[in-house]
Amino acid sequence: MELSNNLIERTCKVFGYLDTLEKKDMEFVSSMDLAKAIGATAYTVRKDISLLDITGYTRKGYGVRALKEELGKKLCLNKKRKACIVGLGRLGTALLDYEKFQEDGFKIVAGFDSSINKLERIRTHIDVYPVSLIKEIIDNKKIELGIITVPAEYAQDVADDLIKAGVTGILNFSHIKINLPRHIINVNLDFTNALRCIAAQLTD
Amino acid sequence: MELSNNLIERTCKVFGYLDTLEKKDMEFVSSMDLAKAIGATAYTVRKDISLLDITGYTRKGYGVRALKEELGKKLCLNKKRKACIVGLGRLGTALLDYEKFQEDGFKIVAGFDSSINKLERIRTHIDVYPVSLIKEIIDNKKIELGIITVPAEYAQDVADDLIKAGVTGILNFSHIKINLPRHIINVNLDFTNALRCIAAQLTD
DNA sequence: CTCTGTGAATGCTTTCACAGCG
DNA sequence: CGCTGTGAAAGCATTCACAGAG
Repeated sequence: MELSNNLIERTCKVFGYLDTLEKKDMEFVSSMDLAKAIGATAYTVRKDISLLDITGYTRKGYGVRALKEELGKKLCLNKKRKACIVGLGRLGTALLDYEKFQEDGFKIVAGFDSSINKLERIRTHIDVYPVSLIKEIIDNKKIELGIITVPAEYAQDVADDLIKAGVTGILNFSHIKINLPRHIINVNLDFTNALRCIAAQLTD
Repeated sequence: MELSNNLIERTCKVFGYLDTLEKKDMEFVSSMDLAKAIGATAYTVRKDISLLDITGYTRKGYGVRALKEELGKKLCLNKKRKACIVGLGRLGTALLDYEKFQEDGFKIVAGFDSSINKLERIRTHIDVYPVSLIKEIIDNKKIELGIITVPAEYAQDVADDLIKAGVTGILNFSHIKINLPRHIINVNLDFTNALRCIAAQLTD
């Protein structure tokens, strides 16, 4: 089945929320509560779940643990994924130690930068390498995801290198759109554009 | 007129791309080029622009400078906006000095954190304050935008404080959805969810 | 002839209304 | 009853096809 981006984003959020409910030992949750937690309507949440062929929760709401399990299966979120970060400026190093990734099934297993100086100065428990070793390390460690935090002018080259090395998903923090082969999954997070979107909606 | 989120996001990206073209002294750009740069179709770009009542570029493409000017006017992106950052952990401090914000019409004019220790250790040219001063500083400096980079459990409280202080737009980096009055504009950037969205689309 | 501008058509998504289950 | 599950309806967004402008 072909799932829309919106549906994927919403259900991934639901998955994340279920995770926090699970940690609080909540047993059941209604479509209404889920909707509020992710900023959607209850209709949409139910429809999304139904489109993923997940059913059987009549009467008392969704079972937190069970729904999380099923969503995880459908969305392939149960598998732990290894990721690397290219570009160890302030943002890159901040992400290196971002604990939330680890908690949520993503493990940052390498950082890369072109500056040997930077590599030597960085204090982190994650292994860092010069970019020249990208292919080797990604191969060895079987890294599936690449996070790009280099300046925009290098983003395309880094993406090409990552793909050559075998990465299949890319999270791009630079503001330029990267050209990629069709089979590579790609999400862009552009801080400045996020601020622009806010500014564009301010009334004054 | 009521503009959809998608339209706003796309046209904001167009605006950003026009800015880079302008810096390269490009004079004209076609809807096709804009489309490629932002990952959309030429139809959509033309329709978006048309929906903003911007016309008059028949024949040789859009004039870079002129279109940027008009888009900026329609999207209120010509005005410089002041922003502050609450939560000066690694992400917050990385954003404090993120030059791209300044280039693009956003000026970070204050940082806040609850830890006096952290405030003393931070090396930046931007003024930093304890969170107890949020209202005072936001009032004084007439700050319109708040960027939230505190741990999720404090995000709602911080948002409430920002709104009480008069901020009208919020960029939230925590993974929880914040409850806000209707008139507050709000965008969420959740890194983990972005990775989830990628993982959910990987075939294996 | 090229590239925008835009009504009309298509195709998606979301919403609705209500059946069904326990 | 309460809350899910889901076909059908409504509402939007995107695509198309082509008119229009220089």
